[in-house]
Amino acid sequence: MTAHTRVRLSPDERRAQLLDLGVTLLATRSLDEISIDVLAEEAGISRGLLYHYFGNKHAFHEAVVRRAADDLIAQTAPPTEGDPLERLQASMEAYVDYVVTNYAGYRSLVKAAAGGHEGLRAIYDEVQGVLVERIFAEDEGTLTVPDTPAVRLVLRGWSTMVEELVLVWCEDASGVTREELHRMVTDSMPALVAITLGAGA
Amino acid sequence: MTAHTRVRLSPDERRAQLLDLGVTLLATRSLDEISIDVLAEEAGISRGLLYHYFGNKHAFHEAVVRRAADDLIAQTAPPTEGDPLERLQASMEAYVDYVVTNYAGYRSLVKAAAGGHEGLRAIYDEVQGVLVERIFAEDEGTLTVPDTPAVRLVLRGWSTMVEELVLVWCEDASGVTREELHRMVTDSMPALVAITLGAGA
DNA sequence: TGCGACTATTGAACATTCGTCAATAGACTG
DNA sequence: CAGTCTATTGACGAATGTTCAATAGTCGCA
Repeated sequence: MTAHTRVRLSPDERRAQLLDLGVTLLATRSLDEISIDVLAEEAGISRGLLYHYFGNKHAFHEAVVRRAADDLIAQTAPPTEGDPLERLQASMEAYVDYVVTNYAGYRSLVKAAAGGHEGLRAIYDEVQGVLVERIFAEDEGTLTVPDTPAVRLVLRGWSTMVEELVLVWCEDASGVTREELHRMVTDSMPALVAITLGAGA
Repeated sequence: MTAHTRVRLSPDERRAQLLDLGVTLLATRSLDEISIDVLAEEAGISRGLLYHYFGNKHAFHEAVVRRAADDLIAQTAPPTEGDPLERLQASMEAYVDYVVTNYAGYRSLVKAAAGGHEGLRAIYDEVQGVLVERIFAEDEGTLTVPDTPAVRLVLRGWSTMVEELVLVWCEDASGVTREELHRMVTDSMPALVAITLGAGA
């Protein structure tokens, strides 16, 4: 169908093109549905070229997920001004907004991380770690979140819960307003920390 | 290596053997590492026989996960006696015990459900639904858990959080005792419901 | 303008795994 | 022991991941 005049790009350009395409496709198909054939066809290149740039399918998938994860972290960065509680709320709001607007892609990302091998899981854990770390960074005595093993554990659980809540809400809000969701998500954090500290006493 | 004298079993026996083997292998490898070849070799049968019984790889995987899910539901059934709160606690304790003793297999199950196609996800949702439904069933006014969309949403989130907490704790308890974990898991439920009801007012 | 070097890119060949189907062989009946 | 039923096999084809020697754009230079 399409003309096959060979197009030659610089390595950086080609790499960027393939990565962008990968992230784009992630919003339509799941990660393991992005076969080498599909991607090569979509990009208008041969399969061999993809191997030249990324080595193998798994490494390519990792690169795509890494890029998507970086986008998420950048776009949900909390503001540098305001008191800790406000910054937390702003950060959570940014997170909800991100998931709502990038729903399909984010769903694929989570799915890929949960179902994939070590490397993908590591990237996901890294994202979750950054999100949780912000809690401690933003807390300057106001929220009084001590850094104990139990607190770290419960914050990880909270993080996973937030993700699930937002994703399920996106699929089917069914009578729950965005404000309710938002309060649910933010208020639960200090509550869970309080429970954890109470249990540890 | 092994002798190849063809062994003929009744369909029920063969089916049970293959399903049992699938669940057993699930504790060692992830679901998509259980290829038809691996399973056929391990079971001492030909690939064709597996297709005869289950149609295709995906259907077989679904059958294995379904079986593992049924095991989980059966083994974490709450006691029929005692007051609601006690039954909830007993049920949660049974859940933690189950995950601790069947850690590898449970991890594979969750991974498979999260990363897999519609059918696998449906089975997982079914399990989560049963667990949440127990909350309502066990609540006879004592816990005062009203059945609203927001509460159902938060309970789903709570369920996911519990799963994450237990799994992470299994990997690395790191200073968190089993009692702390247990209290964290049970106390969080009413707390989250209270927050949700407060937010909904 | 033409030659040569560099390297981005290709396409054919191979390996592995999923899936199909006609042929085979174990068990039971009379 | 012959015949029937059906559990089981093994060879074949299709799809997908992976490798690598050959091809062809592009740039520098006489």
